[in-house]
Amino acid sequence: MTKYNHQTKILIAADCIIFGFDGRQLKLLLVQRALEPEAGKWSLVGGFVQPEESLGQAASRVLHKLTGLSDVYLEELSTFSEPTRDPVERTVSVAYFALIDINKYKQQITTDYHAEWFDLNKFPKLIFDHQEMVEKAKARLRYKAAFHPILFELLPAKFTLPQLQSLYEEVYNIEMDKRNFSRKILSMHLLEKLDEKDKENSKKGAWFYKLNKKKYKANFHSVATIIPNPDIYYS
Amino acid sequence: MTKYNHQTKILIAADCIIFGFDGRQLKLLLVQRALEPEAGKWSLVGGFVQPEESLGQAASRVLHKLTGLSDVYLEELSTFSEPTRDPVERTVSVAYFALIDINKYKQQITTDYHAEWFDLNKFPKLIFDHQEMVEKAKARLRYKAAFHPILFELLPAKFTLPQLQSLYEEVYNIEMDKRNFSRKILSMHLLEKLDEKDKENSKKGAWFYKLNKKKYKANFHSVATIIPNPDIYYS
DNA sequence: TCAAAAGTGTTTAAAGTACACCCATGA
DNA sequence: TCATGGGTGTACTTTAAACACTTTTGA
Repeated sequence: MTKYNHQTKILIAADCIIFGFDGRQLKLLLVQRALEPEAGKWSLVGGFVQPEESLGQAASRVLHKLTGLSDVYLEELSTFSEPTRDPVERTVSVAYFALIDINKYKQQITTDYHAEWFDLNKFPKLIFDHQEMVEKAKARLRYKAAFHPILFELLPAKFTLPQLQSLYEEVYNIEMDKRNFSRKILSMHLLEKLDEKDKENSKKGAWFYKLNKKKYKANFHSVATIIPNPDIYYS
Repeated sequence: MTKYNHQTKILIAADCIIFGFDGRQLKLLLVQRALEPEAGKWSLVGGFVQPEESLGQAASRVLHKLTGLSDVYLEELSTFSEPTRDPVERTVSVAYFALIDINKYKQQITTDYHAEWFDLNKFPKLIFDHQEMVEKAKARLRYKAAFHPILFELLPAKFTLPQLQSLYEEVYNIEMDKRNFSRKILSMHLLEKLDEKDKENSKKGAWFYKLNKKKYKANFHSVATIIPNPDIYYS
């Protein structure tokens, strides 16, 4: 069959912006780049798209290789395609952002990477346009989480309302009223109260909740205004 | 400098889903494909990314070449990258959706394309996965327009409230109360009433409005719930 | 017994929704 | 003069926001 002759072929990479939450702060998982150039510099984890895989599969593969995790929340953010963004050779990158439970991340023994969690407000200079990717991912996370219940993805299977509230407060850098917060969250009917308390963070202990996965999936696209004045966050 | 050896390079294309509104229905601008294979079949307009341009520039170029328009609302939708989506040769496509004033589209005399507007609810079978791109663009348009005032992009510079309402009703396939609609739209303070009436569509005539571009740009990312129950529309 | 965090209800304000009549005009 | 579409206001309901005290318990 005819080929598309005289057209330029380009390297394509998938890069992942991986978010985590340690109970206090939002974190970003970065790796020390193995390839030249810039070997040893901090970067997002990424890899070239292989002949037999789609971009989403490439992102999943890269994420799995680093963290050992599958079934992770992974969303296409956007493409980065300035011709000179990679000084070695033209590479178009498709950025994905991932939300993972930070406790689940176990560095693979046979990893090629040195990986580390950094505070999202203070992380090292990154290679190429990775800084811009992180900024865009942060904006997207804020935008999306203002309407969709995706922040659960950053918490363990069992979590408390105060933990969840801290997460929202951290993501949006605001303080929220716990009475209004719990009413709003519980009115979505996505959470089930367990008869177990978290005694680590207070004497009285806070009830654990878990996601009702069925309802979560069914209502995943539902829109709720979780955050006051979501105007501020855009995408 | 070292190159990234042994990595697969891939063709990259930008495809545009171009929406218009004729006053009654949403329209889709399609072209008859010039290239083999599938020459003569209907498809989205698109083109391969050139060495010196970004993906966004490629999309703008393709759109400009077809319509003669610049400064068009153009938003990256997502990538389409199944290895076998193009039977000739692997091509990753980045889909963009565009909103244009249908009256402004003048087919270029020297076009390579035969282009035509189709009703969004009834258009021919498209090549490859272009059908899927259109569906995704439609969903994104509904999602985005439920919160952001982007539908103005589909109207002429001067338009009336009844026209705008028809557009919303068409996009969401709902009927809206004109009193509530005008109150909500005007409360955004994005529109300026002109002292001129559209007498084409009624005897009494409806006042023309125009966008206050300054406020429009400033508030572009603002979030307003223009549509009741936006739950239904997602992205 | 007290310090620290968890849990809970009510009142008020704002936003959204439903609804019906008069107006201007050309045919 | 009448048929057609344009324009406007009000009452009601729902939702969001502000706000303070009691409970539990480990140290």
